[in-house]
Amino acid sequence: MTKALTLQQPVTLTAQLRSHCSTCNLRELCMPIDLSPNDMQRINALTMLKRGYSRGDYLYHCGDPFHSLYAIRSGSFKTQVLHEDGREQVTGFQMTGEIIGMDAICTDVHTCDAIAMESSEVCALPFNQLEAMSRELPSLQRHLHKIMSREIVRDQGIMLLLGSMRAEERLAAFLLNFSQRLAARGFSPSQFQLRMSRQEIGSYLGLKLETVSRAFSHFQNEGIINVKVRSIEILDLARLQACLKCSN
Amino acid sequence: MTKALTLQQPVTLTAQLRSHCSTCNLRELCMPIDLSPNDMQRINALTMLKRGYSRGDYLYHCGDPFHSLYAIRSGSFKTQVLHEDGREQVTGFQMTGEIIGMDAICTDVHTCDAIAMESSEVCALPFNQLEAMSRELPSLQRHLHKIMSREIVRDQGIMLLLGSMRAEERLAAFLLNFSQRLAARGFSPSQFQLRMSRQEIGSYLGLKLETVSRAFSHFQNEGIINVKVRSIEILDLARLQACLKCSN
DNA sequence: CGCCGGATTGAAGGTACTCAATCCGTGTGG
DNA sequence: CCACACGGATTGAGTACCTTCAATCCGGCG
Repeated sequence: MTKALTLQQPVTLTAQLRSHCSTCNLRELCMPIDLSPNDMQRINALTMLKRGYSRGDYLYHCGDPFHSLYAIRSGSFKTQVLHEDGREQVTGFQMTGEIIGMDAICTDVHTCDAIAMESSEVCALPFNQLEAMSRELPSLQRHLHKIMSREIVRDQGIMLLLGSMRAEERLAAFLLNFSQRLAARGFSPSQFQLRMSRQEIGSYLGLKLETVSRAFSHFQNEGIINVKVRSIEILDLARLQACLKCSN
Repeated sequence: MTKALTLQQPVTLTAQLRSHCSTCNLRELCMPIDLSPNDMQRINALTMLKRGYSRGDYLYHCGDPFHSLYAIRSGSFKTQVLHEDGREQVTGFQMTGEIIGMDAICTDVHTCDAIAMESSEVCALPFNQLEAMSRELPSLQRHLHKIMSREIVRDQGIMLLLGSMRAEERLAAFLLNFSQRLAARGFSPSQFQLRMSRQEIGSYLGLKLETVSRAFSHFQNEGIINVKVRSIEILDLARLQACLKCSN
């Protein structure tokens, strides 16, 4: 029963890419649905491609009015919430094919910042139209609900991580999750480049950047991974997974 | 801009109770929607009242198949996720009028446990029927989306809490949130009974029970609150709020 | 070359945890 | 009715882990 470790979310929903989705890489939205090419065309028709985000650019700010969800077509983003005194909490790193902006449905205002981690493109999905279409297409409706639910489950996994794991467990969970998501996209699960700084990882994991760095170094000394700044190689997957299973 | 402090979620959605909702106290689901009495009747018709949950009873277990969302009609519940090694993380305390079970939409299997904190009743809302009806009633559809989005925002607030606050800030946030939700239901925001143990509060806040107890004692010594085990009186709201604003 | 930002590493300190003793309210049984 | 046991809460002392502060390293770029 590995379900408890929800940080390593199942990747079934993003397992393959539908070739229908030509205009926009709507992995997460379209892929596991059984839609006719015609319906698929209609969904594509309502998306608006937006290019030219580079590292540090905001997709939306906390407080911006809500119009659209965004499907990440290429690149990656982080989302963060800010505390009054300036403390920030990174709430997620989103990569190609994932959908962000669902926090805003509740109040019609975005409740977090979304910031590009690298050169990125997104497809805007006007939410009113998405709702209208999902009234006609039950499988789209169900799928939209699943995406939102998955976000809830993902957040619960992070709560478990932040609430009850020690530093090295948190980093192990982070690396394993990252690795799995890359694998689901056809990239190497054992060798990859991190797009985020130690500070950003720390903010996500509820740790200071020095602690993150030390945990990386420790894993390297143990021969579990190979770290050269932001390029990571997983040498011993089993032992990395073992970091999670037991309290140490 | 108090939005950053999402733990104190806006209570607009649960601000008043619709008297239409007779069969079941569907505060959260029905209340802010503009539905005809006839439509309201239809929603009521698909709910199934379930009585007789007492403290410790499971509403659902992690792994149970998903059929329904549950609207809490009376009483309160906690939701928790379990780690393989037995560690648990309480992910939320839900009170009357709130809706739980949305974690399960994603995989058609519940991903957490829901356990009664006291004698409680719920209304089961078969999800298939809820979806079907929301295809016909756009305002119900929109509202369902808002409820799910609100859950996401709430979880982000908890992530901020777990990732970047110290013990006393966490407890202050917890008390203020609890107080607000009681106020929204017409109860005293300054004097109330906690339904959960120190251990459960600790699990929710990512702290050990002794730390929770010490934080309570400290607030009491400071004259901010009055604590007698599980009965709480907030004496100085401003200073309790101030615990959150500054890092101390 | 030298600067810059990010990353690493070390040492000292603090916060929350662990372990343990005690308290207190409730319920049970003599 | 009191004695006792029980579970939850409080409090204390010592410890572990993470943070803080600071120095150094490293790679990229002007």
